[in-house]
Amino acid sequence: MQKKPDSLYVSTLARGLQILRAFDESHVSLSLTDLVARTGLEKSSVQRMAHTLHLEGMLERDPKTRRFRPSHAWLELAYTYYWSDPLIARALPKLIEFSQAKGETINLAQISGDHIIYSLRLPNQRTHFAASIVGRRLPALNTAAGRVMLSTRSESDIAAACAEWPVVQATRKTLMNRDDIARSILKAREDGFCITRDQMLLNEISVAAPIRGTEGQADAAVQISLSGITYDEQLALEKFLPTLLDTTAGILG
Amino acid sequence: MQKKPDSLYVSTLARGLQILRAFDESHVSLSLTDLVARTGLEKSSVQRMAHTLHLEGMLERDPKTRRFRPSHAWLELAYTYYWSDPLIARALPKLIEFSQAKGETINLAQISGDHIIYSLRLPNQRTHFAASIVGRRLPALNTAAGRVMLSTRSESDIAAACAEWPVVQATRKTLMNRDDIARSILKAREDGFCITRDQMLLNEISVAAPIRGTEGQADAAVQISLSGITYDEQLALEKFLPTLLDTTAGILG
DNA sequence: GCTGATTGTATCATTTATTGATAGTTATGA
DNA sequence: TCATAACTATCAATAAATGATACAATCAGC
Repeated sequence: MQKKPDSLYVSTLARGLQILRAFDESHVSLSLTDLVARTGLEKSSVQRMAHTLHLEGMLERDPKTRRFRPSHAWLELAYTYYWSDPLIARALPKLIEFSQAKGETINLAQISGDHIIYSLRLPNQRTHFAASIVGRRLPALNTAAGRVMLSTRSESDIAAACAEWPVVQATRKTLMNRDDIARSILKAREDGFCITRDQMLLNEISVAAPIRGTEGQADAAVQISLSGITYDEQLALEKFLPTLLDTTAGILG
Repeated sequence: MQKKPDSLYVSTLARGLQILRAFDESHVSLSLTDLVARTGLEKSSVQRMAHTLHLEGMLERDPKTRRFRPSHAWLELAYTYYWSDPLIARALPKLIEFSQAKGETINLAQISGDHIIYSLRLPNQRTHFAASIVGRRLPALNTAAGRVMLSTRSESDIAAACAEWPVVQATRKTLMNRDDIARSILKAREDGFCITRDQMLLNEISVAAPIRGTEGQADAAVQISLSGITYDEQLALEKFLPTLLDTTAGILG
């Protein structure tokens, strides 16, 4: 828009994408004026972009309220993503196996810049909604999965990430001190797994193990969520770590 | 592109979306020339659109092969979709319950034009990949879920759909005769469920029940997939139909 | 059920940003 | 190694997007 002195950059397309990105988990349905407010674009421009996205099937429109909302096409894109990422097909059967054997929530997480993104999720009854659906992004440093992936990188990479990557306070017990986070990562480096508690959700224990690529580095991890009321850390590891490590070992990074 | 005499239609944005849609389950990675071939756009135009989509994080690019592929953003869109559709949150806990109780593959399907789209899937070990991932679209008439949704509509709607909606031959046993399909739908209308066999996959039994809205019409259905080797139709109904109907009854359309 | 305010829709002259052709560069494969 | 294909960069022409504005439809409050 402003600072793109790039002769190949098509700002019209970028504006259209801005409309799509104006929707998020707390803005699931937007009126024209909402879109104007959230994107900062001209009213006319928003009108045209939303209209076009609607015609092209990317936005649904409530004929009564005239509000726009995501269409099924957003799920179709996910479908295509799944086919495009070879790790998904390799990991899915192993995760299903784990899920059915243990009855606990299990996820595949991948690194995505300085965040992790959950790309496969097999929830159980106790899993809350946000933790049941794919595509969720969380700051890597705040999650067991992100830390265990980082732990497979060089110490300088780890230090850089700990210094620069974002952290968010999700619970009153979320680790915010970057030295503490660094220690957690270095411990994961020793252990080959990472366990956290109360980080994104109170009374939630999270255990993650890396899916290592050929260089030993991990861009993905398998993570399980357990009730911190039912289990303490030690028991969680006893009951689930061996299977978790089997699972990750059985997936080629 | 060609026939859009619409002063609000932004063709540049539509061209960008064409690039995204050039990817599908059998075209997961596309070079510039592939994109030109699949979209029919000018090379320069494709170059600019792909470049912009890459900068905006919608396309990943292999620096070695220079091929484009879907990015994690495609999953994030699905995440937002899930929040935007209130049915998802209502259905998910019930599906999880079913899945963990029965250990069989269970899906939430929604009508999407003349297709169904799977919006939630809880696979089991025997589920093959394409049937494990959300966002898959199938012709409504070929699926138990599609038929049972149609069965809640008026007889004229059913007749019209049977006459016009697409059907595809997925297996050698796929019902292609539209009268047979109509009979299947009318039976589902009587029964309140629909059962099929060998339609999308050989030796697969599919049982679906509608999630009815306030008018009695269904835009969604819950469907289970069962091995046709382990079960015959009668046994499948005996073992799973009551729970399936409980599940759909517990979800407000 | 009215009325004023807000939101959404339609139109149009201006000009910017996209276009498509092409030349240049890098990669690929025989 | 050379020939060919794929990708990248540049630029003048102009088509297409822009943003201002006028008009119409809803909605909220009375």
